[in-house]
Amino acid sequence: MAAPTTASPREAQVFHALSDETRLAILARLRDGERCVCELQGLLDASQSRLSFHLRTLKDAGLVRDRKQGRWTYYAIDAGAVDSLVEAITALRPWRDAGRRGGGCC
Amino acid sequence: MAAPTTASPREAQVFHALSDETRLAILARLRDGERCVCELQGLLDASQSRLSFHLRTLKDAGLVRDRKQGRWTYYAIDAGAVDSLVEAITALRPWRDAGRRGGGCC
DNA sequence: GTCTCCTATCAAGTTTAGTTGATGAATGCG
DNA sequence: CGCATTCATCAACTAAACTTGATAGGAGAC
Repeated sequence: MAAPTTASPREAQVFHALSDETRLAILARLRDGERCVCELQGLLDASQSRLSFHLRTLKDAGLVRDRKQGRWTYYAIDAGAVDSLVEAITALRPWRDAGRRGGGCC
Repeated sequence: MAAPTTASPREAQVFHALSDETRLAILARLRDGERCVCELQGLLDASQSRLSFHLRTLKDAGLVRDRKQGRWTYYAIDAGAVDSLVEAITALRPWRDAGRRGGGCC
């Protein structure tokens, strides 16, 4: 059978969501609690439209949740998503005995 | 003091390197030991040029190392890079008491 | 009702990333 | 030496991502 050669598009999507500085900055801000878009707009130096775009990217990747209250939308990090991300990465760590395998090259 | 509002371009680069299915597949193959390009070419279904491009991306991000021997180049995962990546992600996990902060919104 | 505030979405443009096929450099073999 | 193998790099193309400015919708204030 095939080894755990996991290369799910889903996983790639999550990493993609993390591959942008603006989004990393957003997550850093959300780390100590949920924020509405207008708050983030003040904290980071980003236009409303741009912020909305990045928040959606994060949300589509499952990294943040949103909660609408009145005219505001509060965003927060999904801790569970972060945890499963840690798992996904640990799965990348090479095996202890992973040196050169048997048989020569090509 | 400023909270750990880390949003380094370097971090984004590493995540970007992980944001592609082909590269995730490469890493999965490298998990049980180093491989030369021609081996990977057989394992994955990718042209030499394409593979070379992705390997360089991974290498630039520091996720893999290469070792030249004879006419072959062997690539291997850098376990240290994976470890510091896990750290970076754990740093994203929200604080335990991170709910709604004081003061209202905007 | 009208008005304002907050946010999402859209269309247009720019930038960045990935693919392909070709070329070139380095290695080793006969 | 000439030749084949392995890999990196380049130029040209396609596709995806990001930014901007404008528009629209929903919620509350008046």
